[in-house]
Amino acid sequence: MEIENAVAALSALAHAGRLSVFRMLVQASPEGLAAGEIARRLDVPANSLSTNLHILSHAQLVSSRRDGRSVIYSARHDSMATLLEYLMEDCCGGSPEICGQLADTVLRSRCTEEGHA
Amino acid sequence: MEIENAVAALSALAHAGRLSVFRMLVQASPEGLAAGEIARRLDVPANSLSTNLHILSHAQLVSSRRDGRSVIYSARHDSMATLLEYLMEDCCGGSPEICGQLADTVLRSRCTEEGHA
DNA sequence: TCCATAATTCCACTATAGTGGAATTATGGA
DNA sequence: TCCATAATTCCACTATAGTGGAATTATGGA
Repeated sequence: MEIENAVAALSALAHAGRLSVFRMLVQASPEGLAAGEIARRLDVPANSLSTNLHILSHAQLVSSRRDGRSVIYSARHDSMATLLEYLMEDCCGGSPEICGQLADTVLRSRCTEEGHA
Repeated sequence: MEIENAVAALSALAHAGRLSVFRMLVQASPEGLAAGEIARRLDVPANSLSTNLHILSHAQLVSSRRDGRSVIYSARHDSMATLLEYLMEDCCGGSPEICGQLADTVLRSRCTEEGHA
């Protein structure tokens, strides 16, 4: 991942409105939500939301597909993973015991009900 | 974690210069680096770097301690973990198989040399 | 074709963030 | 005390991001 992509993704998330949208889409994975439904739930004007969804799309954090008159947005887990990997890069080279712990804290706690292959 | 804290952390990282500093500190964990050493390695003016370190500190992404005439900065893994957890929150409630996969992709690849307890 | 709903784009305005030179503060050594 | 090094704060200036009303575009149904 190039630094520009990482900055674009982080900038996209560095905004209370967009972060709320993204988290809502993470929680609505993998079905996604229509733009109108998001606007209704967060009580924001449609045009502002649209701008913010565009920013999230451009940063590749969400994808969209049209379904009739609605446009359905979903979180892109692949890009999320790439971003997190970039933030942690070479963390473990120096001290695996520290970053392994971080890994556990962050993701095991919520993701291992039936997680690893 | 409150959304304001998450936005502060993400905003702090959403800047090429600060992101470079943060990643350098992640890689220099847990010893950390002196401000002057960071400025030298990244070839940035001391005052700009100082401002950026202040922003990262304020967002609790780095901590500092004085050592003689130098100030040593280190990455704060605890805050990092909290932020990542916030981003992924309730991801797994809906679809553990998807988010477990994400967890694997992101962190196992680099962190399991001797990782989990 | 005509209307209603859904979403996006355009635009002007306001607010916030970034930049680096110069001055200041903190510390250690002679 | 005096000097050198390290880091931070101050400041004025420039650049970028956020906002929402109004207009526009896309789609489906009658």
